[in-house]
Amino acid sequence: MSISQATELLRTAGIPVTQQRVEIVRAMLSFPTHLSADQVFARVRQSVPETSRATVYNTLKLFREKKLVRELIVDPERLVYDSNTSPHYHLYNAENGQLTDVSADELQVIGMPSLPPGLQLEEVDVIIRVRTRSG
Amino acid sequence: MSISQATELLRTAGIPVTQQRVEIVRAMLSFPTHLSADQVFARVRQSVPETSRATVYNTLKLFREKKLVRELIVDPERLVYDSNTSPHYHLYNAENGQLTDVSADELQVIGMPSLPPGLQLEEVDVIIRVRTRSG
DNA sequence: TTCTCTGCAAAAGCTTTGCAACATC
DNA sequence: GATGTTGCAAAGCTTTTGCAGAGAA
Repeated sequence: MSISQATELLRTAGIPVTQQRVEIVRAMLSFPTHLSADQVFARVRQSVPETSRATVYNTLKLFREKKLVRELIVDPERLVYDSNTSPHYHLYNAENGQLTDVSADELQVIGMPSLPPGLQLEEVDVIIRVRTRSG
Repeated sequence: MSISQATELLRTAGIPVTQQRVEIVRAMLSFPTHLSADQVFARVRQSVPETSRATVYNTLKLFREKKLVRELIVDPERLVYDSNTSPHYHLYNAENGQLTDVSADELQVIGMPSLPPGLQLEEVDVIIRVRTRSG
């Protein structure tokens, strides 16, 4: 993604543009990806070496609030950021950390319980955990 | 759960019996519960104050391997241990940490993708994330 | 000037590890 | 005595926070 495209995307989202944010957008949103905060940090460092880890972490939280990315909780070790914010599910291989999207057309959750009064649905996560076949 | 019941349970699972393990079984498996490692630690401390945090953490990992408990990854802050190891799903309120079981009879996942060759299904997690109604 | 953003370093929180002491068989 | 278990403290990791300086409006 070009710098001007990333800049435009930030403006549309109502986020003040800075060089770091542009680079974080480019790292996260150029292609569909699943990246940890530290992976984003490493990528951004390649273009802007004087970027701090704290800025990357804070910016990803900001992007999440603005719905530019989604946080995935699939691994106890680290949070993963997903560039795809539309409803979909995941297939996860803990052995190699590989995360694959499963579209919401393909897979459906039926029989959703009615929520107790006062509660509001936020989202439904489905994680299909797999491992390399042993036997 | 009585000490002798917990002891029997450990024997059946093929786990050498120790006082700490008996107390961890009693804390985790007397009733259906969802507890963090530290919550288990706090409970065990009440009966056996000279128990160390490391022992609780290690023992819970051991119990997971032996399928006495299940690890739930619902919150990036901490791991939660579930006393219910049979297939079921969860409703989670991040605001207060409350976790509720949803039975597999009630809720079903349909359209499971066929796994790439060499991969084996381990489990399917469904987490219904809710929050207190704002509007 | 005023407000926001950034970098650095330190802190925080959960979990694991190293090691010596202790139990158990 | 060999093996496995425990406690303690320290280390490890990811993530957050405090604060001063830099930048933008």
